[in-house]
Amino acid sequence: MLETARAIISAKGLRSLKVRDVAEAAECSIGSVYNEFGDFDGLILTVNRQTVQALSARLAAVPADDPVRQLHGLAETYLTYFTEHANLLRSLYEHRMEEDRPFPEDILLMVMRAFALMHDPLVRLMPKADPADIALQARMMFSAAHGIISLGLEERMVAVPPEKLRQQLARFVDTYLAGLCVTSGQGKKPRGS
Amino acid sequence: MLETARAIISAKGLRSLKVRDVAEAAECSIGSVYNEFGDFDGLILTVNRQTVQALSARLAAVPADDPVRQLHGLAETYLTYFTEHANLLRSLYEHRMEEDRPFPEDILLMVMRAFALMHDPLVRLMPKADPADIALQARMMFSAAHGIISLGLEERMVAVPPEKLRQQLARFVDTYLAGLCVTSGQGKKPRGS
DNA sequence: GCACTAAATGAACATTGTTCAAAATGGATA
DNA sequence: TATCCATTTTGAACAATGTTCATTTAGTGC
Repeated sequence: MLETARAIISAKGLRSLKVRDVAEAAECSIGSVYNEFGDFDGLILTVNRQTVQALSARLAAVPADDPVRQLHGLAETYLTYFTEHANLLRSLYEHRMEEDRPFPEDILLMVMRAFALMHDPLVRLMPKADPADIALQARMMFSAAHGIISLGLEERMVAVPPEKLRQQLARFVDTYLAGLCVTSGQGKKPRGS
Repeated sequence: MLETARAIISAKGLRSLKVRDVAEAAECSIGSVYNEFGDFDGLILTVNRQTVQALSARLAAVPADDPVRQLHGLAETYLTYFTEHANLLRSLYEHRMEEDRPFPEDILLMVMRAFALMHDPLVRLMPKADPADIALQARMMFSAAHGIISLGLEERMVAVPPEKLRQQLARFVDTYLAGLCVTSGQGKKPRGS
């Protein structure tokens, strides 16, 4: 049932998700969907929860050996996941709840934890920086990468080919890290791609 | 009529836009809305067209004196517009047409032209770089800034206060430009905020 | 087998985008 | 003015879709 919903969103986008389709594919009644998820938002949120979870797992699996390599790995992993599951991630970022009900706390936490994955490597790169400041930097870098990827893959706006996007993203990380080193006055070696 | 639609989207989000509300507010029949815009997508796209146009006008008005200052101005102008008209911009970026009809060419062109506004200052900063490459850089910087702003203002994810976001964005531009100078080997003076 | 609870069902409802035949409007002509 | 035609406007009816809830079915304990 959940699987069906995820499959539909993934294949044809959130807007193509219909309660009746899910019920039919799961061979149960419409009412059962409501018993299980409360309402339509509940179904979507459950799928979105899975999405963050899967993404988080992949990001957390990026090796934490060298901080620069790790940051590159995080960016590339995010790109890969986005390429493979663009509609699922768009559902996560773009779905707005009916009548401003509050965004589920647990999903928020998972997203924050995803941001925080960049915290450690950034601290290692800039040991002298204020940790609270690093947290902001992490969120900002995440957001910047997200923007590059999500707009880059936007078919409506002539999507950048995945291979090209991968290069661009790596270059962005390099450039930004180089800038960080300069502006924070901490001489670190750049890394050849 | 158009004004009404824009007002509704701006105030309560794209999802709250209803044909009947527009018709009622404009004191005309439902059918008239269809005569004017073809269908619901047509109405939304017309509002979105206005949005890009207004944004483009503001961006184009940023003085082009110093390239670094111009890039800062562009970023800050975008942030200001986003803060004032978050729902309008979200409508522009997030609205997906019914049954993958093609995205209107003219809107695409306007967005591309907005990307291209960063072309000139970037060329001035890196005269030796390949122009085609600069175009990619421009799109990428735009996308990065967009990500920072759109995720930063996302209320669902505990929005960053506008003033803080403004600082962060300025810092991002500084950092990234510093990185560009280093990696492209073109020594340019940084700029105190 | 009975009584009771829990779960599943899907017909009916409410909302909303869409259509289109009919009505209203406007202008040209006799 | 009256008549005809073209254009525009109208809103009732339709279709798609989220939601509800009385009814039915299934399950469980005694």
